[in-house]
Amino acid sequence: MPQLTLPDGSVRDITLPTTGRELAALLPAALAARAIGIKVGNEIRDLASSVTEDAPLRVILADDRDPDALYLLRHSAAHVLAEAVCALFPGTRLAYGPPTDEGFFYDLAPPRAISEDDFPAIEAKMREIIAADRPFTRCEYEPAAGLARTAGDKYKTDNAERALARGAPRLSFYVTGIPGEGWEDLCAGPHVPSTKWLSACKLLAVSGAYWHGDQRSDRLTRIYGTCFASEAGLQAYLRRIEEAKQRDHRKLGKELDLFHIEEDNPGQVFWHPRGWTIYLALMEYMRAKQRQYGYVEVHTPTVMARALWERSGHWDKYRDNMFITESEKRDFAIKPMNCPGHILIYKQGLKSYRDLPLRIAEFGSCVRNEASGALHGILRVRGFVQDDAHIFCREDQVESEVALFCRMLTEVYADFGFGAERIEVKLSTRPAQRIGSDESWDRAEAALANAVRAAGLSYAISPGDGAFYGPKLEFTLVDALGRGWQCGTIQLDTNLPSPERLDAHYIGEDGQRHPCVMLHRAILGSLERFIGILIEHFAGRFPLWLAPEQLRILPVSDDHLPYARQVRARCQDAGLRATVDERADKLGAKIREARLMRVNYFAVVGAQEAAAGTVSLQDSRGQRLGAMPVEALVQRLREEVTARRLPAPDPASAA
RNA sequence: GCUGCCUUAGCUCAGGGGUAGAGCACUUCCUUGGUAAGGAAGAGGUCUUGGGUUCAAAUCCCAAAGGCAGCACCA
Repeated sequence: MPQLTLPDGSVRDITLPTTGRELAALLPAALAARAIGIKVGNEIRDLASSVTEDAPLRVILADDRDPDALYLLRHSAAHVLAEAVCALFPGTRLAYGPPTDEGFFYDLAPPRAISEDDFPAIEAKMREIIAADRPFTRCEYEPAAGLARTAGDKYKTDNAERALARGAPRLSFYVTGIPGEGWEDLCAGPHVPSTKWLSACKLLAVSGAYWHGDQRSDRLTRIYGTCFASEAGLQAYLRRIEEAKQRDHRKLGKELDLFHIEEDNPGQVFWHPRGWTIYLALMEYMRAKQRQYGYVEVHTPTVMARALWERSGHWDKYRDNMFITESEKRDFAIKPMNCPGHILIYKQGLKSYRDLPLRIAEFGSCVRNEASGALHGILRVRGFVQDDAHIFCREDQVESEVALFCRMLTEVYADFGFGAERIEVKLSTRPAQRIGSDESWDRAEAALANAVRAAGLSYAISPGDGAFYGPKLEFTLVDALGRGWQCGTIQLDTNLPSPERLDAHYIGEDGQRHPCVMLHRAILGSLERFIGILIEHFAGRFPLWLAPEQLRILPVSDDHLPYARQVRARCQDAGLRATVDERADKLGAKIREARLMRVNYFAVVGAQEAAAGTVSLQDSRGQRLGAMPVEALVQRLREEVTARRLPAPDPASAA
């Protein structure tokens, strides 16, 4: 006998058959009025559908916190969008309109180009449809009859054929309004009961997309929008988008004078003094961490001969992404990865099992010929530096090495404020095309899974996503706005060290040669990208230990310049990055400038301070910290640097 | 790379077939000040680039480059 779980957690036995509406009627009236669908097992269905199977049941209420509710709302909103576009642009053909994580889109082929200027008209039409409170009605047809309804429309016919190929017994259409009269679209559903639920709805963007994602296929117009159960939910979402815009690392990078990218040299970063200060602090931090975890650091050539890339397999598989050059009729390539170089270092001298594991690290400067459309600020560039390392070990050392790596990684992430709750781990397992025995894949996958668990992290499995030569772990950070950024990775590789490839081996206890297992790993990923993420995560307000300008001393007038310089000298001697604002501006202007530049602390010095040997301290948010002797200031800041203290969470952050 | 949109002063942007505009920043001068912008004057532009239409193009058309969004890519 199936059971219905009520919103308060209580459970009721249900007699079959029943319908969604009957289930909703079992809820308190106030909740029943918000019912928009049901969940049968893992399947979301229309409120009007009937239930005949024994499965856990739940009524879906219009609620911004319920992903199933948002799914229903957004899927339905996509339909209303499509109807509005069809009404305003007769002749529009529809391809595909699914919900997404944050909203929905509809791919369609309008008779003329649609731009954001058309949004007000489309939204007005949508509001009209929504205000009309028209029911979504499901109509099912036998395959032949259903296909007849899509005849002449190649997109819908294709969708219908695909649905049948996936085993759908019948084709379903949804009518908004009265069947036979209302607007109709081929759709598997499910939908909300009526258009009235879709009032918190907004169009966001328009762009191009290809049919089936194929560049050679038809080009379609994709209109993006989102929908929430409540106006409050929609407004909160729009505020979050606005906040993300304010934190955009490209905007802050310019405003805070951290870096720039030359128009004539796309995809490579010119780091300015302030940005480079962050870069160096980050690199020195990682260098110390690596030393602590038993890594040795190396440096390999930027340009290497074609023969080496042929042996590593890159010339074959990765050439399109490599910058290639020549000298005296020989081909060379700028390195896109560091692994071959590290193997060459490993192979200098015969290695014993006693030498393993050997952890070789490099701040590896890589250049990849990324497609122009992929470039994005400093998050996706052509030239970047990886905190790369390769661990050479025996197979029986894999698990402990991965565990050690996970420990190091969680320690590093925590230092930037990403605790376990802000780390998502994905384990990519064996693909269909692979080398190696099933037993060795079993061992490798289990080793990675055990190591992640040992680090106190949970993980999701991504079946079949591993490389052909080994499984991998990918670590995604969730930032202050709840967005995910993939940074760390560790990948098991038995291919590159094999005798057929670069032949990295060791002499075992048995006196025989054995191929190494190699672990490719990175924690930050690329320094460029990681700094971009930090800029957005901290909204430009870096922790003191990373900040380009930790303290700015603001003399009240020129008379106090000598004292200000004296304070600066003391702070610099103590290793702090301190400056003096020497401009002939009034104090208010100096404070404004210091705050706009997110200088962590600024110290006002005037006659009182000079006489007392103190400063009046304030932080970048304008918090007054009072007068304190210069030595107390130095101590306070040094302590904060040493502890790598994080800034207080930004009140504007959503997540 | 593909599609669409965008490109005007160092920055943020307005304008628009017929002497190129604002705010901020910059330079100089005045002001020496106490917690988010003191005042005045000045300088600053091949309106991304190349073609075309026109008596006349920064403006309209075509192309290229770069940027933005999305797609594809990210072993």
